[in-house]
Amino acid sequence: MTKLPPESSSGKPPAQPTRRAYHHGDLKRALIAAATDLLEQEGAEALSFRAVARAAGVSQSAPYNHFAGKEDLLATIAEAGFVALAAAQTAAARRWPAGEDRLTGLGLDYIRFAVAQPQLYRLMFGVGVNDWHAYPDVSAAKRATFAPLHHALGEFLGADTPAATLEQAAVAAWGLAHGLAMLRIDGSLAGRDRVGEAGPEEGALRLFGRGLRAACVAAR
Amino acid sequence: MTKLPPESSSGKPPAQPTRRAYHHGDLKRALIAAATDLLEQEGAEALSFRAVARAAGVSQSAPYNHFAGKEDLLATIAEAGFVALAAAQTAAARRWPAGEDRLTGLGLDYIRFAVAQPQLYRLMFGVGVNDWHAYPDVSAAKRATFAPLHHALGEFLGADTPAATLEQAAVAAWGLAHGLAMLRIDGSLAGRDRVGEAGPEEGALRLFGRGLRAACVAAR
DNA sequence: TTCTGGATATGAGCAGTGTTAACATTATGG
DNA sequence: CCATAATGTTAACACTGCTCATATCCAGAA
Repeated sequence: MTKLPPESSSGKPPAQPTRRAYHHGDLKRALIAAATDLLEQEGAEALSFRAVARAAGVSQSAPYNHFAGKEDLLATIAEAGFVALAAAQTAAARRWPAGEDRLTGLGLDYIRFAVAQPQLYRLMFGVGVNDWHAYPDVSAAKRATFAPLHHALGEFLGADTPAATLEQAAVAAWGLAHGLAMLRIDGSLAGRDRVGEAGPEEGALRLFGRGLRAACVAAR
Repeated sequence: MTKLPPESSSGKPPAQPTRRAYHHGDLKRALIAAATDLLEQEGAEALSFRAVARAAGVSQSAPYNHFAGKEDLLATIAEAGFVALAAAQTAAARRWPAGEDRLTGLGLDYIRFAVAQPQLYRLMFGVGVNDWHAYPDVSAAKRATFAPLHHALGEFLGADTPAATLEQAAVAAWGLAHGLAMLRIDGSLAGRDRVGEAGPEEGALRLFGRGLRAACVAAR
């Protein structure tokens, strides 16, 4: 496995791309990429720090110059996952018309993200790292992920919805999407394999959305 | 750490409780107990098979006479966790009056179970074991856990609710409870520390329940 | 009773892991 | 130009999951 010439877009350019460099040039990025690949193949528990170094074509202790340890690497990947999920949610919110469709679309897209990269999603929600409090950046990225949902929900329920009610509704919606994704990932949902238009998820999401609005309207 | 005399209630009684036996007498049970204790202290990732043997006062390879490996032990503990959760749900259903209160109570009690033993709950839902399909007993125990919820939901929505709708509602309720529990466990919920009457969970659950019934009534 | 087979426990040992320390090489700024 | 920081390498430590040969105990058959 030959070393790839560094291709950093924002890092320092290497001196001699043709010569086999003692210094990798963009190791951190390469390690994250290798680890992300290995993660989806083997899962977070089986992912070995040494294997990541091996895959990046570097000695087993080189990664310690860029990460405090294995957990730090996993946390970095999880954070990137949340950033990607946030981008996907923002895009989904733009793709669907406001209202029930947007809410349902956000939920389905959320689940699709989890299904497309189940190991990453599992990592993002606890597997491999015991205490996320040690990584406040990850927690922040996690919270930012759900801004689109919160916004869409506010639109859906109407501007005159009390803030407390909106907050509860957002928590419920988030919890529902997350719960459905988890159940889908570990095979607890007996429905169709693909998260399609007719799967149990959409039914649950639509039911939830309609019911939520009805309850909010009734509460006024 | 001296060896405890075996206290099996259903296993074979030991010959001489006073003498230090070469054979433990009830090792499997002791290993499960030790592992369950260690699990809550260190988490599933940090739990070592050897440490479990050490805690049980036995050599490091003795556990292999009772479990195929570390995953097998973890799966056994997870299965016991689902059985305990199922019992708690059944008890909760009996404790609350039928209707919205019972539904909300089931959800809150579900979350309380997770909060009381977060590491066990994390283990039950994927941490430490990559592929639950290898342990069909665990999957069966998991499904059985949600029978009380399904039943209470059927009562709550009325007997004339279509089966498909009920199924979707159950999936949604399950997903919601699970999602809320996960969010609570990893500190994503900013509300009060204890899962009390005024936490965001109860609001979300009540909103969900009321909305669900409204949506089902409207669908008729 | 003695014998014998199966269940259970022990110890040594292997390959692999996360992590650290001492050392080598390269890049960079004064 | 050169000290120094950044980044890489090798070696080693303690630990892990797991396997194997061996030792011990229990229980039923001769």
